[in-house]
Amino acid sequence: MSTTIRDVAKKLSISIYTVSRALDGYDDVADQTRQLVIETAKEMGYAPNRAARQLRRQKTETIGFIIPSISKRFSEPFFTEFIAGMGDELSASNFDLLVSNATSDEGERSLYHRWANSHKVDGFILNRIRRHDWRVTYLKAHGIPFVGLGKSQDGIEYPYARIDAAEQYLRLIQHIQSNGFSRFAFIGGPADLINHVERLKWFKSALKKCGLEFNSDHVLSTDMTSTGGYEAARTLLLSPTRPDALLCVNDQTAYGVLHAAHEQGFAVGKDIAVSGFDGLRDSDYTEPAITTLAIPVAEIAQQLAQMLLKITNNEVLDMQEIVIKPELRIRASTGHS
Amino acid sequence: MSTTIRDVAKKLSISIYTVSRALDGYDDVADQTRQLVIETAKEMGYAPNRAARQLRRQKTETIGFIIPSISKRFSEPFFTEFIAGMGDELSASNFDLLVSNATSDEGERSLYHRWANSHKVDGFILNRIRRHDWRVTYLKAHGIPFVGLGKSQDGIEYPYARIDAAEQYLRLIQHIQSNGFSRFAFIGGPADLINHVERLKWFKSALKKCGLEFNSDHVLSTDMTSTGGYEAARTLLLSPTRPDALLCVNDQTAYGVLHAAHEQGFAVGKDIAVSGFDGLRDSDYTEPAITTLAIPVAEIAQQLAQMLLKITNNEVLDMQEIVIKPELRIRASTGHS
DNA sequence: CTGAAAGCGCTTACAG
DNA sequence: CTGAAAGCGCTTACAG
Repeated sequence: MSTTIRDVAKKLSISIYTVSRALDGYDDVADQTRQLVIETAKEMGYAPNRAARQLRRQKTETIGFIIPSISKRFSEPFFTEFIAGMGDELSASNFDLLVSNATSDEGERSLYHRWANSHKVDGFILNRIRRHDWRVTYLKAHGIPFVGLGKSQDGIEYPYARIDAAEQYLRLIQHIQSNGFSRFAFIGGPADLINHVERLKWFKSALKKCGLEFNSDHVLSTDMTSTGGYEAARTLLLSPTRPDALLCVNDQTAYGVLHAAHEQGFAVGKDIAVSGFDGLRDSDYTEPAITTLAIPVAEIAQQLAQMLLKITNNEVLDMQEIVIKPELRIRASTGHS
Repeated sequence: MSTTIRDVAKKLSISIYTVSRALDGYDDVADQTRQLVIETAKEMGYAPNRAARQLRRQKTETIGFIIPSISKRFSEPFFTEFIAGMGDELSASNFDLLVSNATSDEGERSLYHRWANSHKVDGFILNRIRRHDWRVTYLKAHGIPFVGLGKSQDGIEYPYARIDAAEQYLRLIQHIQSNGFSRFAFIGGPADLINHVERLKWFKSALKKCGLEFNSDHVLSTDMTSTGGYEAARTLLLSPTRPDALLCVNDQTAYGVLHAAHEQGFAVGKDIAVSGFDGLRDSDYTEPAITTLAIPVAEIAQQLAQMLLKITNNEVLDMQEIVIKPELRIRASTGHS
């Protein structure tokens, strides 16, 4: 079938050992031999069979990423950007990225099991971490390397990146307040999601510092899609205690909120304020443009991949924690001052 | 380290052959033995080592997908949906999806080479097919299975899905014309992209049928991102022969067009008409909502995966071609009739 | 219905 | 600096 190391060795009348060592760049092969091997291998189109190498080395050089199963038919730009970031970093080290998407909680579990048990991957990158996250417990218990975007509250140590937006929430809310809005609502994600929990906490604490009232009826959970945001906003905008500032857990949700606002005849930026989180490219292009707390999604994914590569390579991590501070991007959706 | 087939065999005092055959569901193992094996394997957390199986079977049960390198920092929801569709279908057959993203043309080539030569994947799914596409030529020449969303014009046969929107373009343009717009522009993608070529062709032919003028100055190329659409629309809207109907090659581009229109003070749906293509979830939520030609992205990806699975399985394909007719979704961006 | 053995294509201690 | 050989964990013809 295709070229093997044996073919290359035969052609040069040397042992397969020498071919293997030469290609892997060890210095126990004569320079001249190495040159010859490298050229011949290239000529013959030889590339080491990955399955054989994996089996022998007991390493797959592959990282797994499973898109969480929060919503069925999603199309979140966040994930494309995240995948691209991981891919960039991994490719550079000749690692590959195995991707799948969970269609149910059950299916998600079985995917992690399958990939871990059958040595399909050397490690996992997690996101959408939950407060109590079985993935964290499971992977830790089985000694499978992983990193996460967010830290679960299971008391388990692992390397992660986290977003610290405490200060930015304060600035955001001060800004919105200064534009005359005062009845704040939080349109969040699933209640056990770390992103939800933390952002809500910062939201509350910022309200307090600004002397604003916190109304727990004005905290809603969504599936973090634009449809979720749309429905939540409808509920809020039709309620008797209608809020006039809607802070969303992500940009996607905010898109839906804008739509609901237009439908109900509210002028966004004037009658009500709306903000998002993530700083996706398209949030520039909505009408009006959305004020958001922007994070460099692809770069975060890159850094997580880098951490995981070091771990699977048994290198010492200089940092177990990466902290990202979002950038507050003020745009028209929160008023004109 | 982890459980192997040998451990299971030893525990039951049977040969590894029997374990292997029992787990693979062959009927040459006694029912009682099979039951016992299956239970024990589950108990012990045994899963066949993928590398060993791959090496032996000379099959990887993995499919490759490389996100094309058209634009650098993209975040196209299209791809998340496409990946999810492939993932669904592949997981169901216990296949996995290897994903990477090309950062340059060079890098893209080397990724295809690497995965193909080193037997990382059994086949590829291509999208964003170009008129003359080296991927098609390369994979065909090397006998590597693949399917594509779109058919290249290299005269090479391969199984593909294609979109036929001839009729829908006519209906779209008739609809826009009936709302009083007459100066049509086409905001496309890269000139050699099949999506661009075909949609432009349908656009032209529909204009002709409607007795409308085609102005080649009103055909622009973009990178198919919202930024690309924004820039193209600025150019068009500031030109002396300003068009009043902007048809976009995809929804993402149309987002940018909406933004440019608002910026220039044009009322979309009244002063100018705008339409997209794909029917992404968010196109419902723009202001105004975008008229679009909707295709079931995830389902198409599923079908492509299904075709490829059959090929790698040496089954006969009943269809070499899948034809998708988009659905015209008329919304406010093209007027109010 | 079950077993002992070969072999997939590599990598890597062990000799020389 | 180079070679012959073992072995990673499976699958599968070949015997019985």
